[in-house]
Formats: sequence, structure tokens, C-alpha cells
Amino acid sequence: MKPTVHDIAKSAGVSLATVDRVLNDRPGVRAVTRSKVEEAIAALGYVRDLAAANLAKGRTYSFVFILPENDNSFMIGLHEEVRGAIARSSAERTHIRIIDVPPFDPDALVDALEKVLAEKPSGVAFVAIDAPEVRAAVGRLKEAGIPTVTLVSDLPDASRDHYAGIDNIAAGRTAGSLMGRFLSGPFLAERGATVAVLAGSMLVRDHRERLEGFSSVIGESYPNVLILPVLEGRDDPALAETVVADALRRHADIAGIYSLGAGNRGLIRAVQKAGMSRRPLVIAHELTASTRAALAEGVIDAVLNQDAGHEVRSAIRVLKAKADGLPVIAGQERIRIDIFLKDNLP
Amino acid sequence: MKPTVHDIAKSAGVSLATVDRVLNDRPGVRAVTRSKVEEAIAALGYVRDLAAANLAKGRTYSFVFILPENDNSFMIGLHEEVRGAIARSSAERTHIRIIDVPPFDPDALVDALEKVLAEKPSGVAFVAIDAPEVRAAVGRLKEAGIPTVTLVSDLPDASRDHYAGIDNIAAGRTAGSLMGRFLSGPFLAERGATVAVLAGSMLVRDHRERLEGFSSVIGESYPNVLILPVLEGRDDPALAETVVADALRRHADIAGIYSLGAGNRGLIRAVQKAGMSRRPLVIAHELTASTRAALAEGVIDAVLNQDAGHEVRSAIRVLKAKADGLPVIAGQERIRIDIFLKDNLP
DNA sequence: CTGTTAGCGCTTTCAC
DNA sequence: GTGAAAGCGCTAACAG
Repeated sequence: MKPTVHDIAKSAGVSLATVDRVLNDRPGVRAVTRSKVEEAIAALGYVRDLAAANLAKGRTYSFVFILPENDNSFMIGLHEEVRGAIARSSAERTHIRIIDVPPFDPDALVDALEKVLAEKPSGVAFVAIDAPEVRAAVGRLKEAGIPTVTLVSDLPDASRDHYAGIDNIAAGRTAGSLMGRFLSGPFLAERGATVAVLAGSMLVRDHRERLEGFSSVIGESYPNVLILPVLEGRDDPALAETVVADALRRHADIAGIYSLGAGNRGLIRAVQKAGMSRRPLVIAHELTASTRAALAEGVIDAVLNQDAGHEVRSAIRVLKAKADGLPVIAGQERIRIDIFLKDNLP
Repeated sequence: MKPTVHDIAKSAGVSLATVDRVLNDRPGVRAVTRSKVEEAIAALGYVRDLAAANLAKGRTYSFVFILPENDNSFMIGLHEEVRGAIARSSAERTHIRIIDVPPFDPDALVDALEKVLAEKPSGVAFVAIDAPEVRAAVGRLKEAGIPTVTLVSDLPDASRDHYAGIDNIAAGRTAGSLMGRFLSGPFLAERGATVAVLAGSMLVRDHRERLEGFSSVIGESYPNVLILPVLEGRDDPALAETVVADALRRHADIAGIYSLGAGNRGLIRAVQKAGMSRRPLVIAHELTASTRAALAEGVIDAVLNQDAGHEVRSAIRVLKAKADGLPVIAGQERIRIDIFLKDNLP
């Protein structure tokens, strides 16, 4: 049988309470007694039954998710996944609360983090904005011993405990490779090719990193491909449509478009309306209703995706583990860069 | 506060024991009493605390994994993942046993399934072989109320409870699309292209399905591509090397190779040794040490992968859920067709 | 500093 | 048929 606290108590010749104090590093145990107990624990190979402990404590993990109230499909999906987790709360001994903040607003995010700090929850997950004041706020959470996980967009060299999101440089490189290879046939062989990039804003780190990865692969491996100056669509479908339509008009030779942000509904409309003799190759991010339909129809050629459900479940698992001081299964928490062609749609 | 069995007992005016009998459908309760209790449960919105129940029962889930003792890296990796799960057993209240069987041997698999049936474990996971006697054995497990999960390779219209693996037709189609698009440039434009397919055995369903998906995409969308008769390497590196080397010798014009099974070490050696002026485009399955290295070096162009760790964890989650009659989170159990280029290696 | 005792939510004898 | 009581492994008062 697996040893229990009783076995340890007996073996060390102390009471349950003392064993418990040692197990939970509570004060009030003489060093000698402590080591006696620790020896017994090691000798018996004791491992604590977390479920029993949580039952006894009546423990419930309180987590806060701070999400931007952005109205693009990806963020809406992320919200839904958190709500799904809330629905499962009772079975998972969690209590999860969502705080909505205005997008791209560091001050609002800092405010939210401060409020959370006052609440002292078991953990916080948030979509980071890369700004010094945000890093400072995260530092304060760390000092207070509250585990933090960044979601979707990370904070560089910060004190967050974990990042639940994709490697955006790798994503950009992947897009670059696909673009280069897919273009090779119809265009490159003859006369090189011109490629447009549509971003949301160069202010957010994930977009900058994707551009960086994309550009470096093109530069290294596909010197015949010319990248036009970045178009900024602010993740807004209407604006995206305008800037893309405009670009297609001005550059009749655009052979490919890499959309590294959101607002793809507009991009799709612009491409469809352009009615070009030779449709440009389009690579976009995030599988949503519109990108999925465009992929099936052949308007988009490939979609790079991050699984919001995985990110949310991972964030919760990691926060729980951090709250308990337990290790995580690294492979389970790695968020993949999913590549979808029309053939492997889920 | 969440209602407990005590609240139900009080509200229904019965004892804890009776509530428990109703909750677990045990006999010895008059219909009237039963419905009184059921009403209380509904009225209070009671949900059972599984952790507490398992603690009281001293329950531990006993699972058996039946794995082919194949010596390719993928299967070795799968074994390791199961061993990882075994290492976590105590924390997860599971007791997992591995049964090794000779590969591609339906009789051996049936024998193993029969032995398992006699043991009456809480659940079984196995790499299926598509044969009537296997389906029959699974039927017997189902009758005995033992949940079953197929791993990696499925059993068609069978009574298994769940399949933890990828959609192999979609995987084949994806490989076909990538092959077609990647080939377009250097080869197709001029004179069409010849492609070789290396499989393990046409006896296993996953290999047949991948071939089917691959062939149909090529047929539909890349009529210039000619697929040579399938090479069978029995997932064995040495044999794979021989058959591939032989094929490359006989068909100097091979422009692409789709390796839809295992034994890629041999394939890689054959391609490297062939020293062709123009290296064929290679698409393979399963990210292992050797395919990863080949991808990085440019010997392999793309790898389709199924995450063995995800499959094993998923199988365990599903078996637990089935054993408890609980629902699963569909999105969490979908095994993705991972596509790796050299740019998005994990 | 250490031990005793009750109890978390559920199941399980064993009486009645 | 039904109920009272003990206990799963752990924690939390409260005494000493």
C-alpha cells in the first residue's frame, strides 16, 4: 500500500499534526523533529495525495483572466474558451473570473493587474502588452507570490511564470517558407515575385516578431521575392479591406500576401473583389469562420493557427501547478503553430 | 455553498446511505424513495465530487496499453510516453500496464485482448490491426463493459469507444497537396513528375488511408504527377533503405518521395547515398531524431506528425471519463496532423 | 513545540 | 428497505 501520513507519524514517532507541519513547511517544529519526519518521508517514499489534501482544505483555486475586449474572431473565441473553463469550474475546483480591458492599452492593463493584486487570487492569466509599466506590475504580482501566465502575447524577460502562446518568430519563418515554396512554381522561375504584408500594428510584439521571422526567411532563401512596405490594418476588417484593395491596385504584380494579424474578413473581400487574372497566394493567421471558408474556397492557401482552447486549458493547468509548487509536463504545455491547408481542416 | 450528499439526505428526508444507493444506481431502494431523492438532487443542483468519491472508494483506475514491439522511433517514443504516464501514476490514481505484442500480427493482438478481458481492467488502449477477429475481440470487451480506445490506427465501424489518433485520409491529402505545390516549381512546369510512395504494410489501415488521401489529391489536382507502385518497407529501416535505393536506381526521374510509414532512417540513408544531381522532394511522417535532423539538413522537406504524448494522455483522459460515464472535452482530444518544416521545429 | 480531535464529501459495512 | 457509524488521506482548530 502507498504510505500515508499515518505511516509517517508512526515511523517517525510523532503525531499527525507534526507530520502535517513538516509537509507544509509550517513553523513550530524543532529541527531535530523535523529531520526525523523528513527521514521517514524519504524512507517510506511518501507522496502526498493532493486530492485528499484539497478535500480537507476545501480548497478552490481562484484564477483571473484579463482579456482585451477586441472584437475580432480570435479574441472572441478566446473568451469563449475561458467561459468553457468557467462552466467546468465545479469539477475542477476552480473559480475563474474574466476582466475585460480595452485593447492595446497598457494603462488599462496595469490597472486591472493592480486590482487583481489586491484580490490575491491563486493565479492570473493575461494577454500581455509589451510595456515597462506592465512588466513592473507583473513584478509586484510575483513579489506577492501570485503565479502569472501570459497568454497569446508574451512579455520579454519578465517575471511571468509561463507563456501560453506560440513562438511568433517561428510562425513568421514558417509563413515565409511556405510563401517561398508555394510561389516558386508559377511566379519565381520567370521573374521573381512581389509580396505584400498586412499587419495589425507594429506596436504589438507578436506582429513584429512574425514580420521579423517572415522577412528573414525570405531574405535568406528567396532573394527573388520582394517584400513591399508593411500595410497596417489595425486588426480591423474594414481598414484591412481598404489598404489591401489599394495595394492590389497600385501593384498589379503582387503574387503573394502574408496577413500576420487579424481582420482577415476585409482581406478576403479585397482579394475576391480584385478579380485578378492570377489570384495572389494568401497566407493568414488564425482559423476562424471566415478564414476557414476562404481556405476551403481557395481564396486563402494556408492558415497558421494557435489553438485558443489549448492555450486556456494550458494556462489553467500551469497556474494550478505553480500554485501547488508542482512541475508541469512540458510537452503538454507547448502551444503548436498549427498549419492548415484545405486538406487538414479539423 | 455547493450542495453535498448531506444536503440531499436532509432535503429528501432519508439517510446518507440511501442517497448513495440512488446516486450509484444500487438496488435496495423503493421506487418512491428513489424518486424523492432524485427530486432533491435535481432541486438542489447537486453534482458529485469525484475526487471525494474516489478517495472514499480508494479507487485506482487500472489501464492496459497493448503496443507493438516495433523498433522504429515512433513506436519507441510511444512506449516512452506510456512509461511517462506510468511514472505519474500515483498522482493520477492510475495503474498502467504495457503488454508488448509482435507487430502486424492480428492473432497476437487478439490473444492479448483476451488476456486483458480476463483481467477486467478499467480500460484498454491498443494499436489496432484491421481484421475481423480483432473486431470480434473488441466486441467482447465492450460486452464486458470495458472501455476501449484505439491508438494511432483505428478499427472501422467497430465498437471501440474512442480513437486517439489522426485522420489518416486527411494526412495523406495534406501530404499530396504539399507534394503537388512544392513540386510545381522545379519540376512540374517542364515535364510532369514521378513520385514514389514508401509504406510499411498495406495491411494496416492507417497506411492504406494515407495512400488513399495522397493519391486522390494528386489525381484531382496534379494530373501531371505520376505515382509509382507502392514500395513496402515493413516499417523497417534496413528494408526501407533497400527498396528505396532500388527504386531510385531504376527510376532516375523520381522527383518526390512520400514516406507514409516508419523506418525513415533507411529512407534517409538511401536518399543521401543516391547522390542525385537534383535531390527528390521528401515528405515523411513522424518527427523523430532522424527525421528532425534530416529536416534541418534539407534531406526531408516536410514532416507530418502525430504527437504520441498527446495521444497517450488523451487515451488516459478518455478511458477515465468512460470509466466514470463522464463526457470529454472534444477539442482537447482531437489529435492534430502537425506539419513541420525546418522553421517550426519544436 | 507537540498532540488530540473533528471533519472535508463520499462510500461502505453492518445492524435494524 | 433503510439508517448509523466508521473511515478514505489529509488539514485545522485547539489544548497542553
